[in-house]
Amino acid sequence: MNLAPLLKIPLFRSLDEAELERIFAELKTIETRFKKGDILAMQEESCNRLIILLTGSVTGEMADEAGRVTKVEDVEAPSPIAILFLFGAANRFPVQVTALEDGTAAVIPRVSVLRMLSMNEVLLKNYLDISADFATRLSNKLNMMSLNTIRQKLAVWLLGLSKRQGSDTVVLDKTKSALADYFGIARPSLERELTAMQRDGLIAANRKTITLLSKKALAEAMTK
Amino acid sequence: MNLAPLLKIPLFRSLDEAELERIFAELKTIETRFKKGDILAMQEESCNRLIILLTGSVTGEMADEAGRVTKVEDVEAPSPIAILFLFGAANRFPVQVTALEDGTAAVIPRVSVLRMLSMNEVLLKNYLDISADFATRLSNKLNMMSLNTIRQKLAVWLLGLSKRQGSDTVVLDKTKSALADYFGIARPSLERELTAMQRDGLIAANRKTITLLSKKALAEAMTK
DNA sequence: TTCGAACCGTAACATTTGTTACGGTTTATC
DNA sequence: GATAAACCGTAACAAATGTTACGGTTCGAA
Repeated sequence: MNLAPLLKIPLFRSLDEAELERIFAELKTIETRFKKGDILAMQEESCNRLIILLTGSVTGEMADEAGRVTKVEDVEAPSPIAILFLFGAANRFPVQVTALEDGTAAVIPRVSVLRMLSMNEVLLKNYLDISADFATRLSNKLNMMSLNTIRQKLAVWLLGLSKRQGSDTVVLDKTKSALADYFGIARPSLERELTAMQRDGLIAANRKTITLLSKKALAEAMTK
Repeated sequence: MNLAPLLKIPLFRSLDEAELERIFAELKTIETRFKKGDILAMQEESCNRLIILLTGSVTGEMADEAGRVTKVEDVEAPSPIAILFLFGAANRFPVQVTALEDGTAAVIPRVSVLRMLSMNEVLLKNYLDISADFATRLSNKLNMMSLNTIRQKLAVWLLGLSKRQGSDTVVLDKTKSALADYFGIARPSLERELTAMQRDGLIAANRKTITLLSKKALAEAMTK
């Protein structure tokens, strides 16, 4: 198996190829080849193996009980799939994984992953970091979603962005459509609230550029 | 240090006391004693150590930029604190941790935790399981929150509950107030929708007992 | 058993948000 | 530079949800 592409993914960061070869030599790893349209994992199927996409790309689709499917995410090689659902009591694939094009993947049984992580502390740290980052993003998004009003979401978002960008004038890093999606609201609703916040003197907005006029007022808007 | 209480928490499940002693002997662990009102960790402080509550209890409070605080969660001994924010790039305490009563805690630096996890595969598995379960709960809740209408949330919730309880007649496991909170909606709104769903023949409800009259219709209601 | 607190069901009304539609602007591509 | 596609700003209207209020019910503690 060609391990070179693996070095590019965060899970194997800081490992050299020799080390990686040593690890893989000890593991029961299967390399599989798949064709466009193949199903790599069924939704709700027990997630008892780590699938690492080596070449090609896949899509994750979630099917509801009525049979309708919604696309959740596309993943391109090289990248592991569903790394966070490998462990835990309810370890099932949250989505159905379907190949978008021909490709190859390495499949590692769960026990082998455990073994692999015990063998190398750097690898273990990478795995834990990835899990933690994922949990942090999830947690942040959840906090955002549990805010009641659009103004609250915008206030939190803007203050955070201002802190990250180190300036009172922030530049949105996504389109407003994408931002509305992230917030789980309709685009015109977001626009309307931005307009209202300008009217109320909280911000000045010009397309993707927004100036925070009163952080104090924004902090208040965040909570009530 | 008395390690016996540690055996009760999931992180150390399936370990015997001798093994636990062997592990702790090798680690740089500090046992601290704290008094009611002491702050064990500041919000946003770098989360570079694992705090395991041995005796006593603490509360996690989140302060916003306006200075207001909201209680997030109470934790009682014996239990680890913020186990999921120990790793990752943005590893900061999400809350301020304050002691509710006098108690003791074991503090383990991050590198020692890493070492500890490398030393024992059972412990590693426990840690990964806990992380994964947390991520799964977070992910489920997020999916729930991103549903648009109250009817959708109820449909998903009821079908899930029905599957878990293995019956078409389910018994709510929380009060309706708590359920409304979980959904992030107002209690009367939940009641109103339950009434509407009865009117539409989807369910029959009597206090905490709800009968699913048409799973097919519920599955449809879930998506549109 | 009684009392109070928490919970439940419901209704009228206020507010927020979504929907749809339209025209202008930017951006990418040829 | 022309063209299409995506993005942006706004408005009128519809729909969903929140708010407040009130009375009945259940449950646990005194």
